Amino acid sequence: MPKTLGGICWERLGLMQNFVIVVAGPTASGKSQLAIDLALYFNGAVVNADSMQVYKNTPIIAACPNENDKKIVPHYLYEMWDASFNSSVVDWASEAVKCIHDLWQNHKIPMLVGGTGLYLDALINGVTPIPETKPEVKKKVAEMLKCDGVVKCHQLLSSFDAESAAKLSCNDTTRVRRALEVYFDTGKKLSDWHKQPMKKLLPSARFFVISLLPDKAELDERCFLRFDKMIAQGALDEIKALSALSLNDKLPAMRALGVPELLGYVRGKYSLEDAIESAKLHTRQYAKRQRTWFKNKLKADAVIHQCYLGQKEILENLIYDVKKML
RNA sequence: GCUCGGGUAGCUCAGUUGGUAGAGCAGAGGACUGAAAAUCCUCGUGUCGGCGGUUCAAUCCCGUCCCCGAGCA
Repeated sequence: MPKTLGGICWERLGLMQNFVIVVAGPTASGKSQLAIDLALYFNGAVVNADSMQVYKNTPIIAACPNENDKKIVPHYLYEMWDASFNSSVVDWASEAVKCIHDLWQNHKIPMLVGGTGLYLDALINGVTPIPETKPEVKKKVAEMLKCDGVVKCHQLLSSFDAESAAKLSCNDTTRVRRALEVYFDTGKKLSDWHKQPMKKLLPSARFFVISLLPDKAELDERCFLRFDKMIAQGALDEIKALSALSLNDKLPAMRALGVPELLGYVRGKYSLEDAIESAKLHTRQYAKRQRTWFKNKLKADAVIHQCYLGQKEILENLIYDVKKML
Protein backbone atom coordinates (compact mmCIF):
# COMPACT_ATOMS: atom_id res chain seq x y z
CA MET A 1 0.00 0.00 0.00
CA PRO A 2 1.55 3.29 -1.02
CA LYS A 3 2.27 5.67 1.77
CA THR A 4 0.28 8.82 1.25
CA LEU A 5 0.76 12.31 2.42
CA GLY A 6 -2.08 14.74 2.15
CA GLY A 7 -3.51 12.42 -0.47
CA ILE A 8 -0.34 12.44 -2.55
CA CYS A 9 1.55 9.24 -3.13
CA TRP A 10 5.23 9.14 -2.30
CA GLU A 11 5.87 8.08 -5.86
CA ARG A 12 4.66 11.42 -7.04
CA LEU A 13 6.99 13.26 -4.74
CA GLY A 14 9.70 12.72 -7.28
CA LEU A 15 7.78 15.06 -9.53
CA MET A 16 7.81 17.64 -6.81
CA GLN A 17 11.54 18.04 -7.02
CA ASN A 18 11.22 21.20 -9.03
CA PHE A 19 8.12 22.59 -7.39
CA VAL A 20 7.90 25.79 -5.36
CA ILE A 21 4.81 27.30 -3.81
CA VAL A 22 5.02 31.05 -3.47
CA VAL A 23 2.86 32.95 -0.99
CA ALA A 24 2.98 36.68 -1.63
CA GLY A 25 0.99 39.51 -0.13
CA PRO A 26 1.17 42.70 1.84
CA THR A 27 2.24 42.79 5.45
CA ALA A 28 -0.24 41.32 7.92
CA SER A 29 -2.30 39.60 5.23
CA GLY A 30 -1.83 36.16 6.78
CA LYS A 31 0.85 34.78 4.43
CA SER A 32 2.83 33.04 7.14
CA GLN A 33 -0.20 31.21 8.45
CA LEU A 34 -1.20 30.14 4.97
CA ALA A 35 2.31 28.88 4.27
CA ILE A 36 2.30 26.84 7.47
CA ASP A 37 -1.07 25.31 6.67
CA LEU A 38 0.01 24.41 3.14
CA ALA A 39 3.33 23.08 4.39
CA LEU A 40 1.53 20.82 6.86
CA TYR A 41 -0.55 19.39 4.07
CA PHE A 42 2.16 19.00 1.45
CA ASN A 43 5.08 18.07 3.67
CA GLY A 44 6.68 21.41 2.97
CA ALA A 45 9.00 23.86 4.65
CA VAL A 46 8.73 27.61 4.87
CA VAL A 47 11.41 29.70 3.21
CA ASN A 48 11.58 33.39 4.00
CA ALA A 49 11.39 35.95 1.19
CA ASP A 50 11.20 39.05 3.31
CA SER A 51 14.02 41.57 3.32
CA MET A 52 13.72 42.39 7.02
CA GLN A 53 13.03 39.00 8.52
CA VAL A 54 16.49 37.90 7.40
CA TYR A 55 18.00 39.94 10.23
CA LYS A 56 18.58 38.94 13.81
CA ASN A 57 17.96 41.45 16.61
CA THR A 58 14.44 42.48 15.56
CA PRO A 59 12.24 39.36 15.42
CA ILE A 60 9.30 41.07 17.09
CA ILE A 61 9.19 44.28 15.10
CA ALA A 62 9.83 42.42 11.84
CA ALA A 63 7.03 39.94 12.64
CA CYS A 64 9.20 36.84 12.35
CA PRO A 65 7.55 33.47 13.00
CA ASN A 66 7.49 32.51 16.66
CA GLU A 67 8.93 29.41 18.33
CA ASN A 68 5.61 27.62 18.12
CA ASP A 69 5.37 28.18 14.35
CA LYS A 70 8.89 26.86 13.93
CA LYS A 71 8.03 23.72 15.89
CA ILE A 72 5.08 22.93 13.65
CA VAL A 73 6.92 23.32 10.35
CA PRO A 74 10.59 23.90 9.53
CA HIS A 75 11.38 27.55 8.74
CA TYR A 76 14.46 28.71 6.89
CA LEU A 77 16.24 31.97 6.16
CA TYR A 78 14.78 33.79 9.13
CA GLU A 79 17.00 35.81 11.50
CA MET A 80 20.15 34.64 9.76
CA TRP A 81 22.17 37.86 9.53
CA ASP A 82 23.37 40.42 11.98
CA ALA A 83 21.70 43.83 11.83
CA SER A 84 25.08 45.35 10.97
CA PHE A 85 25.11 43.48 7.65
CA ASN A 86 23.93 45.36 4.59
CA SER A 87 22.50 42.50 2.59
CA SER A 88 21.11 42.63 -0.93
CA VAL A 89 18.61 40.72 -3.06
CA VAL A 90 21.38 38.62 -4.48
CA ASP A 91 22.72 37.69 -1.03
CA TRP A 92 19.28 36.52 -0.10
CA ALA A 93 18.62 34.83 -3.43
CA SER A 94 21.77 32.73 -3.30
CA GLU A 95 20.80 31.50 0.17
CA ALA A 96 17.29 30.80 -1.05
CA VAL A 97 18.55 28.81 -4.04
CA LYS A 98 20.73 26.63 -1.78
CA CYS A 99 17.90 26.13 0.65
CA ILE A 100 15.41 25.19 -2.04
CA HIS A 101 17.77 22.64 -3.58
CA ASP A 102 18.26 21.06 -0.15
CA LEU A 103 14.53 20.85 0.40
CA TRP A 104 14.01 19.26 -3.00
CA GLN A 105 16.69 16.71 -2.20
CA ASN A 106 14.78 15.86 0.96
CA HIS A 107 11.47 15.62 -0.85
CA LYS A 108 10.06 18.70 0.76
CA ILE A 109 8.15 21.38 -1.06
CA PRO A 110 9.53 24.87 -0.44
CA MET A 111 6.90 27.41 0.56
CA LEU A 112 8.45 30.71 -0.36
CA VAL A 113 6.79 33.36 1.75
CA GLY A 114 7.37 37.06 1.76
CA GLY A 115 6.24 40.56 1.13
CA THR A 116 9.34 41.75 -0.69
CA GLY A 117 8.30 41.88 -4.33
CA LEU A 118 11.82 42.39 -5.58
CA TYR A 119 13.06 39.23 -3.87
CA LEU A 120 10.28 37.07 -5.25
CA ASP A 121 10.77 38.60 -8.67
CA ALA A 122 14.48 37.83 -8.59
CA LEU A 123 13.89 34.23 -7.68
CA ILE A 124 11.06 33.61 -10.11
CA ASN A 125 12.27 35.62 -13.10
CA GLY A 126 15.99 35.86 -12.46
CA VAL A 127 18.48 38.71 -12.32
CA THR A 128 21.03 40.24 -14.66
CA PRO A 129 24.40 38.72 -13.79
CA ILE A 130 26.28 41.85 -12.80
CA PRO A 131 29.35 41.26 -10.62
CA GLU A 132 29.19 42.38 -7.03
CA THR A 133 30.30 45.99 -6.67
CA LYS A 134 33.64 46.50 -4.97
CA PRO A 135 33.42 48.24 -1.59
CA GLU A 136 35.75 51.07 -2.65
CA VAL A 137 33.47 51.89 -5.59
CA LYS A 138 30.45 51.95 -3.31
CA LYS A 139 32.30 54.25 -0.98
CA LYS A 140 33.30 56.56 -3.81
CA VAL A 141 29.75 56.84 -5.13
CA ALA A 142 28.39 57.41 -1.63
CA GLU A 143 30.81 60.32 -1.25
CA MET A 144 29.85 61.76 -4.61
CA LEU A 145 26.19 61.67 -3.65
CA LYS A 146 26.92 63.31 -0.34
CA CYS A 147 29.06 66.10 -1.82
CA ASP A 148 27.26 66.88 -5.06
CA GLY A 149 23.72 65.75 -4.38
CA VAL A 150 21.56 63.40 -6.41
CA VAL A 151 20.60 65.88 -9.11
CA LYS A 152 24.23 66.50 -10.09
CA CYS A 153 24.99 62.80 -9.94
CA HIS A 154 22.04 62.17 -12.22
CA GLN A 155 23.44 64.72 -14.68
CA LEU A 156 26.78 62.98 -14.54
CA LEU A 157 25.07 59.66 -15.18
CA SER A 158 23.37 61.02 -18.28
CA SER A 159 26.76 62.00 -19.69
CA PHE A 160 27.81 58.36 -20.03
CA ASP A 161 24.58 56.35 -19.65
CA ALA A 162 21.82 58.54 -21.04
CA GLU A 163 19.49 55.59 -21.37
CA SER A 164 19.55 54.73 -17.67
CA ALA A 165 19.40 58.38 -16.68
CA ALA A 166 16.34 58.96 -18.83
CA LYS A 167 14.51 56.20 -17.03
CA LEU A 168 15.28 57.60 -13.60
CA SER A 169 14.04 60.59 -11.69
CA CYS A 170 16.89 62.95 -10.85
CA ASN A 171 15.82 62.56 -7.21
CA ASP A 172 15.94 58.79 -7.12
CA THR A 173 19.00 58.38 -4.93
CA THR A 174 18.84 54.60 -4.69
CA ARG A 175 18.73 53.94 -8.41
CA VAL A 176 21.07 56.74 -9.49
CA ARG A 177 23.56 55.32 -7.02
CA ARG A 178 23.22 51.84 -8.43
CA ALA A 179 23.65 52.99 -12.03
CA LEU A 180 26.79 54.92 -11.11
CA GLU A 181 28.21 52.04 -9.10
CA VAL A 182 27.75 49.58 -11.92
CA TYR A 183 29.36 51.86 -14.47
CA PHE A 184 32.36 52.76 -12.30
CA ASP A 185 32.83 49.20 -11.18
CA THR A 186 32.42 47.33 -14.47
CA GLY A 187 33.06 50.03 -17.07
CA LYS A 188 29.81 48.98 -18.70
CA LYS A 189 26.52 50.87 -18.65
CA LEU A 190 23.73 49.53 -16.49
CA SER A 191 21.41 49.92 -19.46
CA ASP A 192 23.72 47.63 -21.47
CA TRP A 193 23.82 45.08 -18.69
CA HIS A 194 20.05 45.07 -18.67
CA LYS A 195 19.99 44.18 -22.37
CA GLN A 196 21.50 40.83 -21.53
CA PRO A 197 19.11 37.98 -20.86
CA MET A 198 18.22 37.50 -17.23
CA LYS A 199 19.89 34.67 -15.45
CA LYS A 200 17.33 32.27 -14.01
CA LEU A 201 18.29 31.24 -10.51
CA LEU A 202 16.18 28.09 -10.50
CA PRO A 203 15.99 27.15 -14.19
CA SER A 204 14.10 23.91 -13.64
CA ALA A 205 11.62 25.24 -11.09
CA ARG A 206 7.89 25.31 -11.51
CA PHE A 207 6.18 27.92 -9.38
CA PHE A 208 2.67 28.03 -8.06
CA VAL A 209 2.13 31.63 -7.05
CA ILE A 210 -0.53 32.60 -4.52
CA SER A 211 -1.21 36.28 -4.05
CA LEU A 212 -3.13 37.57 -1.06
CA LEU A 213 -4.73 40.89 -1.94
CA PRO A 214 -7.08 41.80 0.89
CA ASP A 215 -9.31 44.80 1.04
CA LYS A 216 -7.52 47.90 2.27
CA ALA A 217 -9.73 48.57 5.28
CA GLU A 218 -9.43 44.99 6.49
CA LEU A 219 -5.67 45.09 6.15
CA ASP A 220 -5.21 48.48 7.83
CA GLU A 221 -7.12 47.25 10.84
CA ARG A 222 -4.92 44.17 11.10
CA CYS A 223 -1.73 46.24 10.75
CA PHE A 224 -2.78 48.48 13.62
CA LEU A 225 -3.71 45.62 15.92
CA ARG A 226 -0.53 43.80 15.08
CA PHE A 227 1.62 46.78 15.93
CA ASP A 228 -0.03 47.11 19.35
CA LYS A 229 0.63 43.41 19.84
CA MET A 230 4.30 43.90 18.99
CA ILE A 231 4.58 46.56 21.68
CA ALA A 232 2.88 44.23 24.16
CA GLN A 233 5.31 41.45 23.21
CA GLY A 234 8.33 43.56 24.11
CA ALA A 235 9.21 45.41 20.93
CA LEU A 236 10.57 48.27 23.03
CA ASP A 237 13.13 46.05 24.78
CA GLU A 238 14.17 44.77 21.39
CA ILE A 239 14.66 48.34 20.15
CA LYS A 240 16.55 49.38 23.28
CA ALA A 241 18.95 46.48 22.75
CA LEU A 242 19.31 47.45 19.10
CA SER A 243 19.97 51.06 20.04
CA ALA A 244 22.73 49.93 22.40
CA LEU A 245 24.60 48.48 19.43
CA SER A 246 25.10 52.00 18.04
CA LEU A 247 24.71 50.88 14.44
CA ASN A 248 24.51 53.19 11.47
CA ASP A 249 20.92 54.37 11.08
CA LYS A 250 21.14 53.86 7.33
CA LEU A 251 21.53 50.08 7.55
CA PRO A 252 18.53 48.20 6.19
CA ALA A 253 17.72 46.60 9.53
CA MET A 254 17.68 50.05 11.12
CA ARG A 255 15.08 51.26 8.64
CA ALA A 256 12.53 48.51 9.09
CA LEU A 257 9.03 49.72 9.78
CA GLY A 258 8.71 50.78 13.37
CA VAL A 259 12.44 50.78 14.05
CA PRO A 260 13.23 54.46 13.34
CA GLU A 261 10.04 55.50 15.10
CA LEU A 262 10.66 53.49 18.26
CA LEU A 263 14.34 54.40 18.24
CA GLY A 264 13.19 58.02 18.20
CA TYR A 265 11.13 57.35 21.30
CA VAL A 266 13.93 55.46 23.05
CA ARG A 267 16.29 58.35 22.32
CA GLY A 268 13.82 60.89 23.65
CA LYS A 269 13.00 62.45 20.29
CA TYR A 270 9.28 61.91 20.55
CA SER A 271 6.58 60.45 22.74
CA LEU A 272 5.65 56.78 22.63
CA GLU A 273 2.20 57.72 21.44
CA ASP A 274 3.60 59.69 18.48
CA ALA A 275 6.10 56.97 17.67
CA ILE A 276 3.38 54.32 17.55
CA GLU A 277 1.08 56.48 15.49
CA SER A 278 3.81 57.24 13.01
CA ALA A 279 4.87 53.60 12.75
CA LYS A 280 1.28 52.56 12.05
CA LEU A 281 0.99 55.22 9.38
CA HIS A 282 4.17 54.07 7.66
CA THR A 283 3.01 50.47 7.82
CA ARG A 284 -0.21 51.38 6.08
CA GLN A 285 1.69 53.27 3.37
CA TYR A 286 4.02 50.33 2.89
CA ALA A 287 1.14 47.91 2.55
CA LYS A 288 -0.18 50.11 -0.23
CA ARG A 289 3.12 49.88 -2.13
CA GLN A 290 3.14 46.13 -1.73
CA ARG A 291 -0.42 45.90 -2.99
CA THR A 292 0.55 47.89 -6.09
CA TRP A 293 3.49 45.60 -6.78
CA PHE A 294 1.65 42.33 -6.31
CA LYS A 295 -1.41 43.50 -8.15
CA ASN A 296 0.45 44.80 -11.19
CA LYS A 297 3.75 43.01 -11.34
CA LEU A 298 3.41 39.54 -9.93
CA LYS A 299 1.84 36.90 -12.13
CA ALA A 300 -0.29 34.88 -9.76
CA ASP A 301 -1.90 31.47 -10.26
CA ALA A 302 -4.35 32.15 -7.44
CA VAL A 303 -5.47 35.51 -6.08
CA ILE A 304 -7.27 35.74 -2.75
CA HIS A 305 -9.03 38.98 -2.02
CA GLN A 306 -9.02 38.70 1.74
CA CYS A 307 -6.69 38.12 4.65
CA TYR A 308 -5.97 34.48 5.43
CA LEU A 309 -7.17 33.64 8.89
CA GLY A 310 -7.33 29.91 8.48
CA GLN A 311 -10.49 29.80 6.32
CA LYS A 312 -11.05 26.18 5.41
CA GLU A 313 -12.49 26.80 1.97
CA ILE A 314 -9.59 28.99 0.93
CA LEU A 315 -7.10 26.36 2.01
CA GLU A 316 -9.02 23.52 0.37
CA ASN A 317 -9.34 25.37 -2.92
CA LEU A 318 -5.65 26.12 -2.94
CA ILE A 319 -4.75 22.55 -2.16
CA TYR A 320 -6.96 21.46 -5.03
CA ASP A 321 -5.28 23.88 -7.43
CA VAL A 322 -1.81 22.87 -6.33
CA LYS A 323 -2.56 19.16 -6.67
CA LYS A 324 -3.63 19.73 -10.25
CA MET A 325 -0.16 21.01 -10.98
CA LEU A 326 1.72 18.18 -9.32
C1' G B 1 -15.12 93.40 30.23
C1' C B 2 -10.56 95.62 27.85
C1' U B 3 -5.96 95.02 24.86
C1' C B 4 -3.15 92.28 21.48
C1' G B 5 -2.57 87.90 18.26
C1' G B 6 -5.09 84.37 15.23
C1' G B 7 -9.44 82.23 12.23
C1' U B 8 -7.11 80.27 4.45
C1' A B 9 -7.30 72.51 1.51
C1' G B 10 -8.60 66.63 6.16
C1' C B 11 -4.06 68.76 9.48
C1' U B 12 0.14 72.58 10.16
C1' C B 13 0.74 77.01 8.00
C1' A B 14 2.47 80.54 3.60
C1' G B 15 0.49 84.42 0.61
C1' U B 16 -2.07 88.31 -2.06
C1' U B 17 1.32 96.78 -1.58
C1' G B 18 -7.14 94.99 -3.57
C1' G B 19 -7.54 91.59 -9.83
C1' U B 20 -11.12 85.07 -6.10
C1' A B 21 -4.79 81.49 -3.58
C1' G B 22 -0.10 77.61 -2.52
C1' A B 23 3.61 74.54 0.30
C1' G B 24 4.57 70.46 3.66
C1' C B 25 2.02 66.45 5.79
C1' A B 26 -2.25 63.29 5.22
C1' G B 27 -5.16 60.91 1.19
C1' A B 28 -5.63 58.48 -3.97
C1' G B 29 -3.14 56.18 -8.03
C1' G B 30 1.49 54.56 -10.16
C1' A B 31 6.74 52.93 -10.88
C1' C B 32 10.27 49.38 -9.31
C1' U B 33 16.35 43.94 -11.81
C1' G B 34 21.91 43.95 -6.21
C1' A B 35 20.14 49.08 0.69
C1' A B 36 13.46 47.31 -1.71
C1' A B 37 9.84 47.46 5.32
C1' A B 38 14.13 51.20 0.61
C1' U B 39 13.69 54.88 -3.26
C1' C B 40 10.89 57.66 -6.59
C1' C B 41 6.67 59.80 -9.91
C1' U B 42 1.63 61.96 -10.76
C1' C B 43 -2.90 64.22 -8.65
C1' G B 44 -4.89 70.63 -5.01
C1' U B 45 -12.12 74.90 -6.03
C1' G B 46 -11.05 75.68 -0.89
C1' U B 47 -18.47 79.88 0.79
C1' C B 48 -9.57 82.43 2.29
C1' G B 49 -14.93 82.53 10.06
C1' G B 50 -20.43 85.10 9.29
C1' C B 51 -22.93 89.51 7.74
C1' G B 52 -22.70 94.42 5.97
C1' G B 53 -19.81 98.72 3.75
C1' U B 54 -16.08 101.19 0.41
C1' U B 55 -14.54 99.88 -4.71
C1' C B 56 -15.23 98.48 -11.62
C1' A B 57 -13.25 94.49 -8.39
C1' A B 58 -12.43 92.40 -1.54
C1' U B 59 -9.73 86.60 1.08
C1' C B 60 -6.79 91.33 1.52
C1' C B 61 -9.26 97.96 3.43
C1' C B 62 -13.44 99.65 7.02
C1' G B 63 -17.54 98.33 10.46
C1' U B 64 -19.87 94.64 13.18
C1' C B 65 -20.73 89.86 15.11
C1' C B 66 -19.01 84.75 16.27
C1' C B 67 -14.92 81.34 17.63
C1' C B 68 -9.69 80.14 19.51
C1' G B 69 -5.10 81.70 22.12
C1' A B 70 -2.14 85.16 25.25
C1' G B 71 -2.08 89.24 28.50
C1' C B 72 -4.62 92.92 31.64
C1' A B 73 -8.66 93.60 34.91
